[in-house]
Amino acid sequence: MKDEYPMKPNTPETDKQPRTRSKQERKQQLIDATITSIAKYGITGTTMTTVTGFAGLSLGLVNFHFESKQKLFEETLMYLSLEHQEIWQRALDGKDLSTEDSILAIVDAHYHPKVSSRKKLAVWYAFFGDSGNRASYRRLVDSVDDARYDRLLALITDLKASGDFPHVNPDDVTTTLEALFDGLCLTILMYPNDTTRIDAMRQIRSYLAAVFPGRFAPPVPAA
Amino acid sequence: MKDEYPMKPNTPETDKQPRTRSKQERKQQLIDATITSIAKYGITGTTMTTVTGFAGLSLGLVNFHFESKQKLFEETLMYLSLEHQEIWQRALDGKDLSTEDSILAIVDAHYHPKVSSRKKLAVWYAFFGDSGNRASYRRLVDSVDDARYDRLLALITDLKASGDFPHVNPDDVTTTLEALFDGLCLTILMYPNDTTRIDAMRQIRSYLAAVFPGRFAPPVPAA
Amino acid sequence: MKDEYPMKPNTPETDKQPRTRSKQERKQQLIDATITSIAKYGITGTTMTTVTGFAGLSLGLVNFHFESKQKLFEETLMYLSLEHQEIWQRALDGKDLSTEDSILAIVDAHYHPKVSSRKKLAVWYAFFGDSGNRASYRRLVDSVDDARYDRLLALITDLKASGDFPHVNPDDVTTTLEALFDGLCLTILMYPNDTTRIDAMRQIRSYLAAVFPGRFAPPVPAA
Amino acid sequence: MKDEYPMKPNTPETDKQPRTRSKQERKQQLIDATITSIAKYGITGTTMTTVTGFAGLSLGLVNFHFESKQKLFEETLMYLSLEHQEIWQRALDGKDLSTEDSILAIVDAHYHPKVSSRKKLAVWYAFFGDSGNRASYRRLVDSVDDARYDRLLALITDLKASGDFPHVNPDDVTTTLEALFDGLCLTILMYPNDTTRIDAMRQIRSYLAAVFPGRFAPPVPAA
DNA sequence: AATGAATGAGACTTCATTCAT
DNA sequence: CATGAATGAAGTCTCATTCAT
Repeated sequence: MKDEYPMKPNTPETDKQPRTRSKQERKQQLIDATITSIAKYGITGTTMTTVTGFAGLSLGLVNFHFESKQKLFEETLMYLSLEHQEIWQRALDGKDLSTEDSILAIVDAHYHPKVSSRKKLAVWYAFFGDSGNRASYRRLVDSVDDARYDRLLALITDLKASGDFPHVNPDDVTTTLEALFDGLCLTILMYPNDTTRIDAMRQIRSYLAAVFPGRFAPPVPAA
Repeated sequence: MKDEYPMKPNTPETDKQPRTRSKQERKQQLIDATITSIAKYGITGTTMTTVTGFAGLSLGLVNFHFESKQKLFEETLMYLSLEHQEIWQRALDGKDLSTEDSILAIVDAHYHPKVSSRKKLAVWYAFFGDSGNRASYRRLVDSVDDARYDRLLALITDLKASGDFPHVNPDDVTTTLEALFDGLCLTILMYPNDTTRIDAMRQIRSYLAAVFPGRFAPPVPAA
Repeated sequence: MKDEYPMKPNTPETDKQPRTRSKQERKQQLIDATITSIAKYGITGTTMTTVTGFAGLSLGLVNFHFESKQKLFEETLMYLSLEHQEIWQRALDGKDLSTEDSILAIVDAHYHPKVSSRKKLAVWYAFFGDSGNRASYRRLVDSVDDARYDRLLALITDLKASGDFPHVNPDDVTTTLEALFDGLCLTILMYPNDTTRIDAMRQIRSYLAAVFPGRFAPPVPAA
Repeated sequence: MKDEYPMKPNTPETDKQPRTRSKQERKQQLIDATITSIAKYGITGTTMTTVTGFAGLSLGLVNFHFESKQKLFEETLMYLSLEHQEIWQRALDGKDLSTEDSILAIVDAHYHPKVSSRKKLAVWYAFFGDSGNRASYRRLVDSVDDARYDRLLALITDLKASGDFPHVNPDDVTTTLEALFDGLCLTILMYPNDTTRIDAMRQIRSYLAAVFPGRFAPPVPAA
C-alpha cells in the first residue's frame, strides 16, 4: 500500500504569505493522515489520536484547524471528490478527443492510481457505508457526481446518435457504467488479488464493446 | 424506509422446548434490531442501547445472548449472508430451469425484496465499508460468496458453450456481473429515487442481452 | 490442591425431615463452592455464576438460600471459623493433657489439614484483606478468636507459673504466638514450595523451646 | 486513620521539565489516592471513581496516565514495595552498624510509620488477599522480598557464627522473623487498639532476646 | 423448591473536545 | 500557533438480583 502524498516536509518557505500557506499545508497534512487512518482502521477506529499520529502533529491541532472531527471528515471527502474530478476534467478539457476516447478518458480517470488505490477506495466506501451520515456526505459530493454523470450521459447520447444503436438507452448505459465503476472499485477493494485497476478498465471496455459493437475494440482477454 | 419487520414466523409450534425456542427467538430479535439500527444509524451510531432499544429489550441482554458486540455483528452478517444464499438456492434447486433462466434466477435473488431492501443494503455496505474489520467480515461470508460465484461461472460457461460467442470470456462476464450486482445495489442505496430494484434487474438483463444476443430478450426501456 | 469436602451426593434420605435436611445440604454445598471459588478466583473474581458453577447448581439458588451474596460470604466465614474452633476444642476437651501438650494441641489445630490447606488459607486472607468489609467480618469471628486467645493466654500463664521464667510476659508470648500463627499461614499461602504446614509446626515448637527452655524439646532441624 | 498524605516532596525544583515532572506528580497523586481508597474501601470497593475522587481529578485520568486499573494497581504495589526497600536500605547502607543493630534496623524498617501505618498495611493485605491475582502481584515484589530475606539471613548467620548458638538454625530464624513481621503487621491491622507498631518492635526484640540470649536486651514489658 | 432468562445499575474504558501553558 | 494534559460524556461489558415458569 505504498501510496502517493509525500507528506510535504515543512520547508521554511521564506516568501509569500507564510502564515496562510503553512495553515493550508497543515490542513492537507491532516487530511492525508485521515485518509491513511480510515484506510487502515476504518471510521470506527479512526480517532484524533490516530490521525494526528499519522500526521506527526500534536493532538490538539485537529480541533484547531478543523473545528471538529465531523468537519475534518467532510473536508476529507470533499478533497477526494475534487481530486477525482480534477483528473477526469483535465483529461477531457481542451484535448479535442473523439467521443469514444472521451468516454474512455472518464473510465480511466476512475482507475487512475491516485483515485483507485486501495487506500482511497477504502476511504470512499468507509464514508458511504456509514449510514448515519450518508445523506450529509452525499450532499457534499452530489454536484461533482452529477456533473460527471451528465457529461457521460451526453457522450453516450452522442455516440448513439452517431451510429445505428436502436436498442441502446443512453440513461441505462450511463447508469450501468456508473454501477460498474462502483462495483469494480468494490471488487478491487475486496479482492485485490483477483482484480486490479487494469482488469477493471479492461472489463469496462468489454462492456462498451458489447454495447457499441464496432466502436470499441474488444480487449484481448487476460492470460 | 418502510421495511419488513416480522422475522418471527407466527407458526403455532405447539409446545416443545419453549426455553430453547425462546432463546433462539431472542437472538433473532436482536439480530433484526441490529439490522434496523445499522440501517438507521450506521455502525458508528449503533450501540448496545440502540439495538436493545429497537428490540424492546434490556441493555444487558446482548451480552447474555451473544458475548460481545463484535459477535452480534458477526452473527448479523452471517444471517444476511445465509438469507441471501437460501433465496437463490431455493430458486434453482429442483426447478429444472434452462441455463438462461438459472442465470436470471441468481440475478433476481440479488434483488429479492428481502435482500435488496435499502435497510439490508445499508447493513451490507456498512459492514464492508468498515476497513478495520473488513478482512474478518469477509472471512465469514467467503464460502457463501464463492459458492455463488462458482455456480454463476458454470452457468455462463455452459451458455457460451451452447452457442457462438467467441468473444465471451466467462470469467470476465461473471466478474462483471458480480460487480454490476454490487454497483447497482449501491446505486439503489444511494439514489433510491432514481433507481429501484426493478430497474436493477432490467439493467442486468440489458447487459446479458448485449453479451449474449439472442439468448436474453432486451428489456423494454422504462418510461 | 486436592481438598476435603466430598460434595455430599444428594442421596434420597427417605426418613426424617427431608425438606430441612436437604436445605441444609444445599447451603453447605454452596458454602463449599464459595470456598473453592474464592480460593481460585479471589473475592473479586467470585460471582454467583462461579459459585453455582462449582456447586453444580442453578444460578438463582444462592439468592434463594442465602438472601444475598454478602450473607453467603458471611456464612462462609462463620463456617470456617467454627470448623477451626471445633478442631482445637475437640483436641483439648476431656483429654486431660499437660499444659505443654495443650498448648501444642492449639498450635497443631492451626495447621490441621482441614484448616491450613492453601484453599482455606486463601479464603481467610481474602476475607481479611478486604478492607471495606473487614470490620464486619471481624465481628463475626471475634468471639471465637477471643475464646482461643483467652485459652492460650491461660495456658501460657500456667506454664510460666509452673517454672522459673521471670522474663516471660504471658500476654506478649500469646500475642507473638498468634502473630506467628498468622504469619506462618501467610507464608504457607505465599510460598508453598518453601514452607509447609509441617514446617510451620516445627518453627512454632522452636519458638516455644526458646521461650520455655526445658519445657519444649527443640525440634530437629529439617534437612 | 489520620495518615501521611504529602508524598509530593516540596523541593523547590527550579524549572526544568515542568511537563514531565507534572506527569510524574500526577501519577504519584493517583497512586496515593489508590492507597487511600483501597485502605478505606478495599480492592472490591475501589473504583476509578473512588480513586480519582480522592485525588480530586477527573475520571478519565487514570487511563491516561496508567493504561488500565490493573496497571495502576501494579504500580501502586511496586511503589509500596520500593518505599519499604528504600527505608531499610538507607538504614543499613554506609552506617557501619553492628550485626545486632543491622538486624534491628531491618526490624524497625518494617514498623516505620511510613510502612506500617494501617493505611499501608491495609493495602498490602488487600493485594495479597486477592487470590486471583496473587501470583502476578508476587512476581512484582519478589526480587525486593528476596533481597531483604537474603540480607537478613546473612546477618543471622553472622550472628550465629559470632557466638555459641548451637541450636539456632539461621534459615528457620529468618523465616520465623519474616513470619513475625507479617503476623504482627496483620495484628496491627486487625486489632489496632491492642497492638501498635511500637508493641510489634518490642515483641520482635523479645523473640530475638530469647533466640540470641545476651545479644539482644529483653525489652522492658509494656505497662 | 428450582431454573435461568431478563433487568439495569455501575464498573472500566475510550475519546472528542477544551484550555492552560 | 502549538502542545498535550485534563475533562467528562458515552460506550461496552459485568453481574447481583428478580421473577415467570
